[in-house]
Amino acid sequence: MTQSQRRRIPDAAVARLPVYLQILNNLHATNVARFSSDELAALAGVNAAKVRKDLSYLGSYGTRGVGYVVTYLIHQIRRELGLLREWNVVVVGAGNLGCALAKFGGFAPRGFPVVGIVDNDPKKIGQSTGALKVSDVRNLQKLVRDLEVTIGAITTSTSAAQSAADALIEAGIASILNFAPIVLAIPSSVSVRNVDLGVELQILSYYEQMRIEQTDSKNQQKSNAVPV
Amino acid sequence: MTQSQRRRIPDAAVARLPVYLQILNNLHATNVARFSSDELAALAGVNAAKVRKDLSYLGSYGTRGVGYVVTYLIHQIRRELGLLREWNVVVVGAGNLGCALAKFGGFAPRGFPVVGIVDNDPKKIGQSTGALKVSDVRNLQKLVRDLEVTIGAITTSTSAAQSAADALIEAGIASILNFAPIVLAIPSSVSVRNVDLGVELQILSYYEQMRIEQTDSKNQQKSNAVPV
DNA sequence: TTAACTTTGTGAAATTCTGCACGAAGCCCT
DNA sequence: AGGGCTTCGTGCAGAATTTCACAAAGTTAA
Repeated sequence: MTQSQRRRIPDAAVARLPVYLQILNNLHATNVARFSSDELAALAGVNAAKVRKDLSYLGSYGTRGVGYVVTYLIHQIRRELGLLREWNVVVVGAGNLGCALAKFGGFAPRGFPVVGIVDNDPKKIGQSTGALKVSDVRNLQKLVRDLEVTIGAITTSTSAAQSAADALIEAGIASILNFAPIVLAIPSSVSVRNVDLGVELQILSYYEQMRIEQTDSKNQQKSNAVPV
Repeated sequence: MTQSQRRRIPDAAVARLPVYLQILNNLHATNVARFSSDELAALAGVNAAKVRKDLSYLGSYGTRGVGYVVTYLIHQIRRELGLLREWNVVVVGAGNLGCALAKFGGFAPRGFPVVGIVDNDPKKIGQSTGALKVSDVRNLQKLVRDLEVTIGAITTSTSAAQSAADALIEAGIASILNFAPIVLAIPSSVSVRNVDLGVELQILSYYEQMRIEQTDSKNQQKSNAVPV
């Protein structure tokens, strides 16, 4: 078995590659031809050794004493992330967010065209959102097959999210972007990324409170150094 | 120094607490009074020992042989995350997303009321979005002070995001929720959470491609077991 | 060509995170 | 009261991740 065991990139590194790619695209747009791990590290806000190790998972594409070529690295990251082709997206849930995603043209140019949107509400089915018409969720399987959809975005209400996920999986989808504030029950063969602003805000809240408590205790120390 | 070194919760655990809280709120809403680490683990899709360890950072609030009391644990998580008070949010950037956040009433009930929205475009300043009026970004500092804002959400264009961050930090904000696809340059004393759908899609793309390659190589093996 | 300098690629140490395994502690039933 | 059962809390080992540190490999200049 020569290479059935494909080069595995650690999860943590996979999550950083899109960030590097973003930065490299910016460098390219500003006519920067080469970069060093130090420079990329500064722009990405991480350690330089981490950058080098992350990039080394792609192969040895740097030149010692010189650095990396922007365009070449962009291509390598895109290849590794599977961005040399398009991945069609279907949106499940034609509410505010779902329609916004369908209308928003920002994903198609980045390789993720939204090719369909479905809902289970008869009042919404048939309505137009941008260039798309809302389909019946019962047509999901056919839609996924006909349009070669690989990614499903769940923008339903929380209560409908699990059945939306079930329908997507039933239709053969194995990559889900979930916007509902719920932990989906799914087989381990399916990938899920959760986007939950509530969670993000609560994490910020923790560290904010942390800072406040530390400031308070310092002030306390100043104004009242002697224990009561 | 008795406890100036506040009980530190590992970052990984902090990121899970909001998820547990969400689930416990659901349990509470369905009149479940108690839960075991096994049950919560199943609902959260994690290991039971991890749940127990995470909860143990809050203190010893379980009862052996019984489990945890839902309402009590909800309170403890909320306390630890700093959710016993409200954290006011200001939105920087009155575009589609910014206005949607300002109008969306879903954050106030969860403790994060959006109390202001600013922009630098004279055409947008003064317009109403929901209950709020768009202010001039130059009033940010005053707005932050007067309305006791602690969290800033950046919903500007990518090119304006860094100066938005600078303005927020200048105004005294130390917690930022960034929606622009860019790595902000900020001092280490400031917390940032990035919400970038492009990044999420690209991560999904990687694992999707991975699956496809594995399937392909299996098929290849079947149909062509002998190497050429 | 050689010496000085730069920057990659990567072992290895350090740190963080996860998961097992089990003692401790409480409940229930007889 | 005591035995059996359940479930927490946590020490510890292993996995994953991050960081250090330096040899290797290239450039530049004299």
